Amino acid sequence: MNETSDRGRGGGRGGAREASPTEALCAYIAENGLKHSRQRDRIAEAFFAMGGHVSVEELVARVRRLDPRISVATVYRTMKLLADCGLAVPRQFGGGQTRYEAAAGRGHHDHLICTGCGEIVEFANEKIETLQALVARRHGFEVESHKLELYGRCVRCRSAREATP
Amino acid sequence: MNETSDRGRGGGRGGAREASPTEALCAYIAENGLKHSRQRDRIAEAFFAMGGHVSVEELVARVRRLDPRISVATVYRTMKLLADCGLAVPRQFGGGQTRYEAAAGRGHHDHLICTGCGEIVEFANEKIETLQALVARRHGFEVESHKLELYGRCVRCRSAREATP
DNA sequence: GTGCCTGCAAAAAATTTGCAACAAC
DNA sequence: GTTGTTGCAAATTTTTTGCAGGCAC
Repeated sequence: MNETSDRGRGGGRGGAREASPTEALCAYIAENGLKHSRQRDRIAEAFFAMGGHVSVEELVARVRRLDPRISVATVYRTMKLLADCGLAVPRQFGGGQTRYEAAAGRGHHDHLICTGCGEIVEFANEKIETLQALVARRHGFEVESHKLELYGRCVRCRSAREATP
Repeated sequence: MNETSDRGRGGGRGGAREASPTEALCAYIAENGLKHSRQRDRIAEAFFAMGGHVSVEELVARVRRLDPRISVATVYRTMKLLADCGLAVPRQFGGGQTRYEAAAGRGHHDHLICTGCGEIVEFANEKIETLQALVARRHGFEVESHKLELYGRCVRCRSAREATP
């Protein structure tokens, strides 16, 4: 599946044990004079269990299965907290909703989005990253971060279209 | 400034004369059984005169200097129309507002966004495009479109930071 | 006990929509 | 005259905020 510098999805987690997302959150909370709460635990638990690219709406639904009294506002506030401590990354894939993605220990990557079924595949490619830095430098920029999204049709959607044209 | 396949901004408009944006809009309107109107004219006129990456809010302000009675809804509807006929491209650069960019006859390009001063520079790089297609194919995708945004600091902001650290 | 956190409901911000009047063809 | 378009205001959608009470430390 992978030919050259393409890391594909799922990234390697080999090597020294990293703090779990939950632990990292606790650390951040302690270091910043914030407080630990049942709601934050539940929301983080649900978020990391879901994986993928989660909208607040979806997350609320899931969290409420654990604890129906948790409010939307708290979910928004907690996701902002997770974003602040680098455990979640907010993404705007269109559709007007912010989606969050777990970032715990995973390296940088970009996205392939199927315009047919909505499937989102992650990938990383170093050559592209290198070229980006080069182009930026040419324009006098120093890149801090970037966003690359490829929209297209996945294998399944393409064969489906050929089958029923 | 340009070394290899980097087109820089501004793109070349040499060659056979292309229809002006206004003409293209009229053609689209005629072909689709739609109707021409004073409001559409004014909105398109203002939009193409502004250039750059315009928010609906900014556009409304400008359009109302030409014609104070034009409603926000009409501006939204017209921008959707311009997007449908390919004369404008909607962009989400963050900040929750959609910005539109004139696309008339200009080739595809991506964006460099300065996190210091907000400046937006356009660029195009064929090598990156080629690699994108390659990576996508590896994952079984056929790319239809993409979005690449590089966030960083422009020369000016970098020197400013060094001057006052 | 102090100060952060939560739930609720109201507020905001961006965009869409229903509808009657209106304009283009 | 028919049909698409406009303006207005109300509605939607997503996210934020004020505030009183609650919980963590």
